[in-house]
Amino acid sequence: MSQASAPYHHGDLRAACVRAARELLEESGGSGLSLRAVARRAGVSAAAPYRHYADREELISAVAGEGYRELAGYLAAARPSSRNLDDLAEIAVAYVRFAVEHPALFRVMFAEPCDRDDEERVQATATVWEYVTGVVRTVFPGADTDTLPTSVWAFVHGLAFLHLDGKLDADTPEAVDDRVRAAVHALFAASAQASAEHVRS
Amino acid sequence: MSQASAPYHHGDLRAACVRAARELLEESGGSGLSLRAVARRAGVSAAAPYRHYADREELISAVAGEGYRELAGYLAAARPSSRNLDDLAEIAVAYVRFAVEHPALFRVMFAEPCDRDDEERVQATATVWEYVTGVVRTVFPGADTDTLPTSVWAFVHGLAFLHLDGKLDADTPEAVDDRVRAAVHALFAASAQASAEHVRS
DNA sequence: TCCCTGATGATGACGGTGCTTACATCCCCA
DNA sequence: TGGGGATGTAAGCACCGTCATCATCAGGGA
Repeated sequence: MSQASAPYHHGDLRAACVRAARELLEESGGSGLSLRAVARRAGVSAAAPYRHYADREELISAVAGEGYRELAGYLAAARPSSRNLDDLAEIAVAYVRFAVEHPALFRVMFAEPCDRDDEERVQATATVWEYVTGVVRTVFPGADTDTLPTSVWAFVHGLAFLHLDGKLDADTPEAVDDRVRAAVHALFAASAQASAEHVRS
Repeated sequence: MSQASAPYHHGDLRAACVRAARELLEESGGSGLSLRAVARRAGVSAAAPYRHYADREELISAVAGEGYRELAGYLAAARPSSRNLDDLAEIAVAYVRFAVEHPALFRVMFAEPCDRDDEERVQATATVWEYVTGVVRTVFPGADTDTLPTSVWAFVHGLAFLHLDGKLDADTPEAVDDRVRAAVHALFAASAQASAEHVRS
């Protein structure tokens, strides 16, 4: 019944718009994302989306929100429970992979200052944040619970963006994965050494 | 003589375009950056820039290239010679500060996959990369020279982007600086502990 | 069974922006 | 004084976001 064969009223244009926007992002990149294009893609007139979204920005926020939720699920699926550095590395791999597999979506998610008034987006961001915090807490028990998650998130986020921008040459997806794992381990190995130096001096 | 009072031929429209673009970025954000707007800002007809840039993208690449060079200089100025973790932290502060002070420019620099064919951009990126590598080499002598710079750059880059996107609440510039320093030290302190755990298990 | 109502979508239009090109014009420099 | 590069003018073309208005359809009450 809820199967939309879209005879007349289309069934669920609200969701269809988000889906269409996602498809456009995958195909045409961020530049192709306009309200009109979304409407065309959904097989609907240019004005129809206004029944469901106040303006273009609201639609894009919805897309970004879905992106955040999907990212959170993607991470959780990668490592349901994390205990050590290898788990952390694998979560980083998942994060970067998500970015590389959905480059335009990822850019939309982080394209502009987060609108604090947009309830959906704020909450979706919080979901990611809490997941990261949880992982850090279990991997680094007893560490600074406040700032360390920031550091880890920043690290992984930076890896994602550098790969996205082609600043690191990794041709195949596997190469990307390997580079991410290597980066994680290199960072934590070197930092151990640095701490030692620091203590020694 | 080279002082452009711009009577007729404008003197140096090529440079003026980049300057105008920079100003627009500071004022209107990335959305206001169009060839026409640049031309208007430079006090010139919409078609004039085409004498100096093949198309819009080429102009934007020039802006991004200048951004990279400026960033490299900014970093080098922050810590002419770096030896320890505190130096690294201060360089990170400079990087993030650059991003926060020129948000739109920073976004333009990293907005799209780096065009490998654009000589200027490739070389400018390389400048930043080599600077980071040099710092890492002196701060972490004997560490993996290949992948560790990647890790460090990613970490700092991620910090910059998260601050840019307002994902970390830091109201004043000083608060941002402090958070960055704290993030650097938290990361390297915790990681030392993690290594210990790793060895112990 | 039938019609009314409200939600949903279609149409068409307005005002604006942008990129790019073809052609005319200007002014510096040799 | 003339040539040639640098700029102006005008125009074509394609989008876009948004709105006011009209058409259509589903479902409920009579």
